Amino acid sequence: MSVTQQRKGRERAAREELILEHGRRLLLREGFQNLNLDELARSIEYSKGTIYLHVETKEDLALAIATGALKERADLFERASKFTGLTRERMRAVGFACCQFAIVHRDYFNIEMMLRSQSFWEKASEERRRQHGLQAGRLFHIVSSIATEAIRAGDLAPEVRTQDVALSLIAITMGSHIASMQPDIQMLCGLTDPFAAVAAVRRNQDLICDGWSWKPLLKEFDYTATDKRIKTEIFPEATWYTAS
Amino acid sequence: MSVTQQRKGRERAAREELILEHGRRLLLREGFQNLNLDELARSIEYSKGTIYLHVETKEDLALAIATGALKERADLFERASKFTGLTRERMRAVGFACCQFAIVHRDYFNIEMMLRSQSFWEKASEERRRQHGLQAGRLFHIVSSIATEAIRAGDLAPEVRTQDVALSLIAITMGSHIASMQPDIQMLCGLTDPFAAVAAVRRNQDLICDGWSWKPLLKEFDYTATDKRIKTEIFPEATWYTAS
DNA sequence: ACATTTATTGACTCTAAGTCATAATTACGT
DNA sequence: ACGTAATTATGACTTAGAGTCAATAAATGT
Repeated sequence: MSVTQQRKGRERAAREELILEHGRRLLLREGFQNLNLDELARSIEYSKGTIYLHVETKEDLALAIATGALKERADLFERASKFTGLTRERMRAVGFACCQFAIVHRDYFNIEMMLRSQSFWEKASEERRRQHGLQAGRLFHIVSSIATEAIRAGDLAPEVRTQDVALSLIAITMGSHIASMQPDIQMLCGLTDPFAAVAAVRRNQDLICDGWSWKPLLKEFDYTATDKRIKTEIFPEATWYTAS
Repeated sequence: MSVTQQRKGRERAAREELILEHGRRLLLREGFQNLNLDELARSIEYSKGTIYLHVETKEDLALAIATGALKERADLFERASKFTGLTRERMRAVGFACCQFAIVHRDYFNIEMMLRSQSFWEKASEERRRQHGLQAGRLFHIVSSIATEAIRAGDLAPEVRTQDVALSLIAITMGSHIASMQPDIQMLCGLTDPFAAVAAVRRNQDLICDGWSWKPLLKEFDYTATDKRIKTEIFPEATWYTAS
């Protein structure tokens, strides 16, 4: 490949980054439905045609942005999974990371929700779908490999299937976030602020772990010190974090 | 009110029913994005203008359809909650009802997902939002009142807050359904058919109940007989049900 | 300097939601 | 039965915005 081609490749990548960056801002502000590609074109100071040199459809663009967010989350999970301690403490650190992500990037959940409609995926490109699957797989792997170690350490029963553990934890986290975002349910449960919602998510994660008899159970161990360590060791930069 | 006005009211209601019925069919087949009101108008043999005499926006129409589905579900929950037995058996019957609904109305979950985007609700009418909240409240109430009875019966610890129990169960059910519908996760977890997915949902519900120490725990009691009774007593018409 | 290839553009097409002036129908008093 | 007023139904029209592509501009190579 010539020097010229290399430079062009860099320029292309830089512009794709520009599109995704501005796209993310607009997508978060307006939601998928109200995201306007004419406005995005104006924002990046290129024409709409140029955007379509980088994405096949509006859905394709949105999926690329969502995958970026997912990658950021998976990176945070990876950091959290390196926490030193009992297996359940490490799992707790990952759960913590998930909630941190939800607090810092509050609006990203609207983006996640957009991915749940079938027609969305049909209109995104094969390659972008693959990229998303890759990041989702990373996330799944982090959770299930902690479960594997838990079995090895004797903290989880050996007959437990790690993919079932991962599924249950992913489900409770996703479900809790979605449920505690619905105004109806917020009212019925008395979830007055985002921190109450996050507390509910973490409580539900504990329920699932206790359900699997993941040792030590919540009532057998004081996780207060763990939580403090997680905060200082995994999220030292977290001046934005206020509630327990 | 005159006799004429009464008749007109009936006619209006009948046509609204017609619109919702055909709308549901199209919405299930095409998804929200691809639901075309010109096509719907053709299908009901009225003009598009007439549709707009009944709904404010396309979102409003879709919400009305979704609320209809939610009501059907709440009705099924109500029936299940009348199951006679221990409190956890009754809760199990409700969980069962939820999974039955998911199997029979497999596509309804796509409709549910459509409700998770913020911009959707903004475009639906106040009244339709209220109606949906009403049905959601019914559902929540059924679950939390079984929890209340469980506390009274000593099956749940008295310090447990029933709304937290309801939230956790709603979250795990919703989350499990969503997670087990995502192709990536299906592959990672080896969920090959819809029955495997439903089995995962029910297993996760058990985990949450065990997490709350809802007596009798899964390992302390044989729920096989309960499941058989639920099938025959609550779903006698269920010839469509094949897996355990 | 010129030819050729590559990149960029924005006016245009097309689809579909939502509107509203007009037409058709119905209600009702005489 | 008739005429008039009120109600109801219509579909051509407006508008918004995604996606296209022929024309234009810029870059590259000789």
